[in-house]
Amino acid sequence: MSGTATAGTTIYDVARAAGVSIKTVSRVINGAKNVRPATAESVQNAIEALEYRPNAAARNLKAGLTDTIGVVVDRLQDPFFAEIVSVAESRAVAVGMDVLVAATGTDTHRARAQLSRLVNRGVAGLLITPFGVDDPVWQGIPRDRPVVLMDRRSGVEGVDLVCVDDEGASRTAIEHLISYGHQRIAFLGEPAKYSTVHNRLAGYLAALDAAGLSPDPALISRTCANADDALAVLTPMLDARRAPTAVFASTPLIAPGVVRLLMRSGRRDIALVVFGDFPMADLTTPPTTVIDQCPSSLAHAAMDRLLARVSDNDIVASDIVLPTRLIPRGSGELAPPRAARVRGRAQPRTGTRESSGTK
Amino acid sequence: MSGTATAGTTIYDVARAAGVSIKTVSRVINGAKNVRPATAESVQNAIEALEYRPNAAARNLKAGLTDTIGVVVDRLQDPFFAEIVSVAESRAVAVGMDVLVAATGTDTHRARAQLSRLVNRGVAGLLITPFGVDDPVWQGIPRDRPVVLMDRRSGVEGVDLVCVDDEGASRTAIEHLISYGHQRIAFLGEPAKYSTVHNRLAGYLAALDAAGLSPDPALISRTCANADDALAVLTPMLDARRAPTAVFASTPLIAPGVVRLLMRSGRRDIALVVFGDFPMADLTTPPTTVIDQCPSSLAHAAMDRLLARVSDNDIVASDIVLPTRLIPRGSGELAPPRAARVRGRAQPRTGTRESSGTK
DNA sequence: CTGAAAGCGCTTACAG
DNA sequence: CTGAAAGCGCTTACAG
Repeated sequence: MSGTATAGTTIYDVARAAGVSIKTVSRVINGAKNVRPATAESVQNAIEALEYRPNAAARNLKAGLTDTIGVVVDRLQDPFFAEIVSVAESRAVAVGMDVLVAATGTDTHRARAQLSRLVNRGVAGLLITPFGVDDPVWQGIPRDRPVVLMDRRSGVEGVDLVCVDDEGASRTAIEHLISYGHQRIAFLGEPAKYSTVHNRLAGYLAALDAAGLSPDPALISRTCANADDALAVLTPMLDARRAPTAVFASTPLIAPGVVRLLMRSGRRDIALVVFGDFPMADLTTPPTTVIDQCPSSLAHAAMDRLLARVSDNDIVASDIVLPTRLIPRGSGELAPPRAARVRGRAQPRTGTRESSGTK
Repeated sequence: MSGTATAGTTIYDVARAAGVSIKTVSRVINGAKNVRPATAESVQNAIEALEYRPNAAARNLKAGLTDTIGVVVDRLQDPFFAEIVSVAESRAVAVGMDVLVAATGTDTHRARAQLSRLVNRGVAGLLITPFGVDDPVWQGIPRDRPVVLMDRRSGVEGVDLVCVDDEGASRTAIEHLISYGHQRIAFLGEPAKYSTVHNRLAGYLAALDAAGLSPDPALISRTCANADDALAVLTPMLDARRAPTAVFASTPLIAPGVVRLLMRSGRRDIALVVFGDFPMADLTTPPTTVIDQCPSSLAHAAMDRLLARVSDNDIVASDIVLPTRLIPRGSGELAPPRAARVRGRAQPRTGTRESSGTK
């Protein structure tokens, strides 16, 4: 009647218009091979003339699954997750599927409820960014349909995981700082809730160790859940006698806190590398050096896998590890003041990569 | 069996377990009044014992609608829209509904396809941020179910609209700049595709007019669709003989381009006000003054309306206009250099609000 | 307050 | 290559 897609048209209307049975219409809709071309064409014409769109619910009722995938993330406002949802949506729409979003707020109960709601809705597949190390909720991940986990390890076995090499990338970042002469590097991370932070700390320690530097517990914080926490933790750290000359923010969530502190206190001499690119990172003073984990690539890889499984779920589960890249923008390439270098406990090895940039 | 929500349990299983008919179970699920408390309780127990979750598809098939709302936005990565989707999700989940997301990319064809897909999926309501002035696609907005439009006017009548006073807020921003002595203020906006930009320009012109200043076409650009465009447009503008002393970026999308240019060129003397807050706006040098349009409040107001309509769609459609606020952070409070002030064609009126801040 | 019947719009075996 | 029947799991009138 209006421009709205015709609502009341059913498969019966099409069958009548085309002079065939509803089964034949069904075959045409589903692209069955065994339909006479002429028949298929007249059915197709009827479908278009009547603007027929198969009822998703009825379809679902028989199949048990909808042409819908569920995407479960921490927070939809977080640029990292927003990018993932965006890619999931465009990829899904491209193959005629819809995306149902669910935010957990990293709350176990909410995650459980969201998961069961999505399953109940008959999603054909799930893209999940789990939180928590061995959080029991992920043991409840449905096994009867395609699932792809992203970004973080959850302790669940036998399910695809698409992620980056957190340890290796962090190690690279720290080696980068060391190559510029830094020996006192602060590590700021979130609470132990995430495997990623654990691995990033491991990379940090490995880089120090490889350079013959011993870690200073006073420079390591794993209590920064957000920007404010980072600001609170870093403030006394910078005022301490053995202050860091560089900061490694192991997640972009806390980056604003660090940048804010450095800007406000006028400490433009503190080097900074952030794990994860963030909007406006190039507009800070100096521009912020980051490890780009390429959320878009992660999401595409995850959707490749998920859509492949929607077609055929008999694939062996595997871990897909994607590369990251260090983007030097300035803040991570600041050399420490001479005094700090002299005070250092050990000399960093020479010849580290990126060392050509060392003063 | 596992932690997964029980999949195969139907209303029949519950009815058998509780020793009642499926109709009674249905009544309990739907909270019908006329069920004997004792019966209701035993049914409830059976539901819990069996972890029964009604099949959404079957329910939908009868009702014609699912407990799902569709959210249609330009881009899911845009912080403004991400916030809207996030609020929609949390509000929906709170009342047991799900959210289906759809990005249009401000493409008419895609928008049409998305709309019809959502309708076909049986969404119980739609939250839409339309684009384009009088784009025909919005005439196709379904009228048979609740719809709430957000942020931009689409030329569609008889549908709720939740937005801010773009003209008034822009006028305030320009008056703010004028109160600091600015007379040459650049206006950067997107192409005519959006009612919001049109209204923001109107506010800009109104403020100039009220101050007895005549607009300079050379300072007005409506071709900035993104940050790069803004950079390209503003660069020659700043080099021109009659360069602006202040810039009004009428959308946060182009803000990074402006900030980037001002930072790179070292023009920290150019005042800047952006319509719409953006991440890290407080970390630029100087911190960026913005008009906060409070996307979260907008989304909540829209969801209030949409959920009210899902309960009862017999409400008269209306426009809901929410307040904005100017957040002075520094960049908008820079006074123009004396030379520029002297060159000005007219003196701004004195006594404008905020004028106490004028040097 | 409770139940037996019909049917929502499809698809899945089963026949022809 | 095509069709008549059954049924997916619910809810909506209609009886009692």
